[in-house]
Amino acid sequence: MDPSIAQLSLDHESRIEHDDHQAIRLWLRLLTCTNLIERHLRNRLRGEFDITLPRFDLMAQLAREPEGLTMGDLSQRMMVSGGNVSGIATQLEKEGLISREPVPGNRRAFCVTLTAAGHKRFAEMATAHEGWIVDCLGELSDSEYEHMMAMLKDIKTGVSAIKE
Amino acid sequence: MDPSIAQLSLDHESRIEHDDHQAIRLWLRLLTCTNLIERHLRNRLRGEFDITLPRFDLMAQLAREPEGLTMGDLSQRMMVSGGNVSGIATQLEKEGLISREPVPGNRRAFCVTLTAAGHKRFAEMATAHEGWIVDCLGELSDSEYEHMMAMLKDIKTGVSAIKE
DNA sequence: AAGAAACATTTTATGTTTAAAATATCTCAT
DNA sequence: ATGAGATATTTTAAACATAAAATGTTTCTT
Repeated sequence: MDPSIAQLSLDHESRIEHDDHQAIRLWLRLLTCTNLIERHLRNRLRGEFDITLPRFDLMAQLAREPEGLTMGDLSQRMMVSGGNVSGIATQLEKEGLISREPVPGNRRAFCVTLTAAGHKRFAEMATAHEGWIVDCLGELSDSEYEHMMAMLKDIKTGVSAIKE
Repeated sequence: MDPSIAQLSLDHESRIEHDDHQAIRLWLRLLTCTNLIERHLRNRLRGEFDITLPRFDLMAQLAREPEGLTMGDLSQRMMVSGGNVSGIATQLEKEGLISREPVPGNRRAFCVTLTAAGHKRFAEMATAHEGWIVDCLGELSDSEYEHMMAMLKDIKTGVSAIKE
């Protein structure tokens, strides 16, 4: 008889326990990696461009949308609260990097766009930023990259389904 | 002649560009996944136990060390600033979940431990917390888990080397 | 011993983040 | 038209995070 079958069925109870610890170890490592990279990018942005990561992220969203975005759009795309976007936008507006203008047909909404100065500054930062990410993650082989992307996609889909 | 060779060498310049975008896509997906899971855990901790993630993390560190830890130890293990630990510990002490007692041989340091109430509360939370993580990450196969752990370890090592 | 340097922690100042309340505007059924 | 409810944004209050300064303690060197 195949011993692996017996082993599998006998392991049934303890296996759950084992998998639990696996998932937790993976989560902790995932968290450590992400935090490490995020901190690295944050420090470099502050050191070389005197800007915070949230402000950079807001500008990155605008750079992709020349027509501009409303505050609500920004909140949704950045996955942060509206009040948060409001504060960050106030800072960037004060520095002359973005502008908030009323939307013709809708007096509730503001259309936020990069100013000329904002575009120029963002272009410089984006180049450096891409380089830093490649420094952190560029060593993976193509197949590792593909595999990682696929697994993360599954995880993302699964977690989104839980929250409902 | 093998066309793939010609293609490979011709691609040399554009390949760097291509890899850059690969690394960035991977980074964005990694970040999205981690944020999604972290937010999920944060919401559940608040909803079911009325506690924040940082406070839970501090208690988790203490739960592993019955002898207790100094504020400096906590700061190092949680990878956050000392001032931050100080604030969180003040909250938890006010709630009676931890205690800060002087260290016999060293009047600079405090020994932080879970109180009896802290132990009890943490045990309840930890069980639920583990279940939530398994819900998020438990669907991966053993080989996917192994592969992911290995890749993340490489990334972690690489990023640490950059920062120096 | 005395002073310098290192250490452990707290305090202060500033900024980020969220949830919830407040304000203002828009839409739509009646 | 008008009032109810939805929408877009800002403000407020509380928690969290960092860096830097301040405080008190220990250790080392001489």
